[in-house]
Amino acid sequence: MPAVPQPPLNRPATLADVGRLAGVSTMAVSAVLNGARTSSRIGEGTRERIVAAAARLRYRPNAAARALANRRMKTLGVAGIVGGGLDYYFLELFNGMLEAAAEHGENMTVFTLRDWEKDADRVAGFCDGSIDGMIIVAPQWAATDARQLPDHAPFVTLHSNHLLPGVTNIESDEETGAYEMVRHLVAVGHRRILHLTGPRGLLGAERRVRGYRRALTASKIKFEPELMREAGYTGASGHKGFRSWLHDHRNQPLPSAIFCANDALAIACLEEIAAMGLRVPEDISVAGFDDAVGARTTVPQLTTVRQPLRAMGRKAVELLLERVTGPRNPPPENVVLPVELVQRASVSAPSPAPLLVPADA
Amino acid sequence: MPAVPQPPLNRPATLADVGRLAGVSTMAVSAVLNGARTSSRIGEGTRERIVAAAARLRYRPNAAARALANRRMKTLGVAGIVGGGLDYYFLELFNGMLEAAAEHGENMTVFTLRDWEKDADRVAGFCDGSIDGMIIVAPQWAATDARQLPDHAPFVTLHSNHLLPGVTNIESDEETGAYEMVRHLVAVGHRRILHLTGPRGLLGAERRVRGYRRALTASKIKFEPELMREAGYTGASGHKGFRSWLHDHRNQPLPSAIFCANDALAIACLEEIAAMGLRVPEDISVAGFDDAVGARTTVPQLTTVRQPLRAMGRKAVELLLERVTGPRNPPPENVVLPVELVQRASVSAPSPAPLLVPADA
DNA sequence: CTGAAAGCGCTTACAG
DNA sequence: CTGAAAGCGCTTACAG
Repeated sequence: MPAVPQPPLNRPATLADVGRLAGVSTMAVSAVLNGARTSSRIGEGTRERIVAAAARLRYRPNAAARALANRRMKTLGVAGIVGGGLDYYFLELFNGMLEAAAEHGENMTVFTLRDWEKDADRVAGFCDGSIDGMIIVAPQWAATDARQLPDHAPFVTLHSNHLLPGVTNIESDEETGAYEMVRHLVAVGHRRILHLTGPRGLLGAERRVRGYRRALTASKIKFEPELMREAGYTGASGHKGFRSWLHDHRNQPLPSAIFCANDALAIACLEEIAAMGLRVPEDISVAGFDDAVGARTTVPQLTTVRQPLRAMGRKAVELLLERVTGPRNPPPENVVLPVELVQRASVSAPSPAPLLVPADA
Repeated sequence: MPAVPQPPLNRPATLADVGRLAGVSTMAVSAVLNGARTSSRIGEGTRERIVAAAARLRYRPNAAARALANRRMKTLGVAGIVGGGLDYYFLELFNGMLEAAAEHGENMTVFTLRDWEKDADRVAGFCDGSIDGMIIVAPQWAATDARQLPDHAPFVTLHSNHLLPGVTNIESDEETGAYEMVRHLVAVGHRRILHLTGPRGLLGAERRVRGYRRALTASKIKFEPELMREAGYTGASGHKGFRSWLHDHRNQPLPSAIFCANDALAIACLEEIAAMGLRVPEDISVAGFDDAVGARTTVPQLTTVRQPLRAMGRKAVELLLERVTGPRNPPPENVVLPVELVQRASVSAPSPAPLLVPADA
């Protein structure tokens, strides 16, 4: 083994460094270490010298230089609204994205926005070559927010509140989920079912409302506007919505079950009901939606509708990657994943003795 | 307004494109749009023409090219073990990191590892120019896992299980948290306190054990090895650990309180106790650790020790950024953030009548 | 089969 | 105050 002096590099080794040490051209090193295509042209002995030199110098290809030459950063972006931080919903989507991205050797970077209206134009700015494509998680954007979308970077949307022509969107069958949950509540004996809705007007919230109403109709239960109350998607909105409903219905019959538009609302109901001194599910049943991580760490655990968030995240990455690596304009696909009823402990048959809302609610 | 034909670009506009449209050199455009330092040299009229041309072409600086020239990607990485996905703990840390990163105009990319032992060497590989520095979240790495750390990229560790010489680590004062929790339990009247521990050997778990023991000593309560049982950090380990303890102590006195090494264990205890037909806190008090999101959605809500995870995430980004932008080798800081006792409903004075473990446990 | 050259889009010295 | 040149580290044509 020749005693080649190892250059005392105070910076990451480059292809040129490796070439110098191995006594070959930069190009040959590139072919062996990074290029799958042309690597066959290099002789076996040369190849070994190159590999050894690279190992010796701990050579790592520089991602920025590669990206500049290849127009490919091997990184995908995901953008979404975070009010006060990523929540369970985003976490599960993101877990799916990370899994799929790792399988394809892609990194994921996260872009958070405070508000679509104010920040929508920043999304295009994120596509500055540091990512190859973007997943836009947009259950709550307004029609106008989609104006300034990335020009030259592929993107897909997830749970988009407005379907964009020519853009692939990944969603789940929320209406069927709501329908089946309410049918389930009816099947175990409930007829007086309060629906705490998400933000009215948002596609997802409306789909849950439609599922609720369709299930009532199918069960021959008259829809009572009094048994529907708008909340939102946050725990705080759940506390507020449920409390205001109670306040408006003092001394009137309690619902025997509550169908909440998501798990955060259901958790809020759990807390409110406990504060009233009532038991779930003995006195009142509570159902959620999403099967977010929190649904299993409540006591009692939540009966809910499982959205396949991980699978949706995975799918978003896979479809985005097709757009990044594949032909110019693959036809947009609209992917709808199925949901699933998850029965846990927060729903049971209704209490035989109907309860009243306390007078001081 | 001169009718300059807008070049129909099928790619993102470059500095050269903008320069051509504005009739100035690439360098002048760079100075005006990107360079804060030299931008003062450009005349006002020229500047306006350049800005107008850039807006017209929707110019966005290319991040890869910039990174190559600047050696600065404006992106930070975070690596951690995820068994089956990111959890609450990571989510809260990450929320803090995202906040701080956004304030500094940095992006964050996430690298997930399955196992330190197998994947530790990949960490160095992530530092390939696509990030400027790395936060390593390593509450469970072994001493040997730190061998192959990034050579040429700055990094900090968070909750590191092994303090590395010369490396900044961010942690929280877990021992004091455990101490104060146990002192609190004693203060409300408990003397027979079971400690369900985390994975023995891990720094964080040991610190909680030390806090527990120090609090007993300070309270003049004899430490009973029988009142300490190893569980782990997962809910499943909590069920198993608590059940096995009960089984080993049939017909013997129940502890009047349980101090759990984290909230997941405490939730498991809540469920086991409910299954035994006992009440929390009337029959037995339960305390957690972390104040993860699940701590507030149990019935009763958990008394726990709040770790400032968001603040720790923020701090990690800030210290890392000092290393990225600042002088070569700033002195390593070991940052210990304070924890906080959070009193909720799962702890009360002990029941006057001592209870026994059921004979069939 | 191999090597020298040009280029990816930017920035930082260096001349005029 | 301004512009032409060189370079960041890689890859992809193009000559030999």
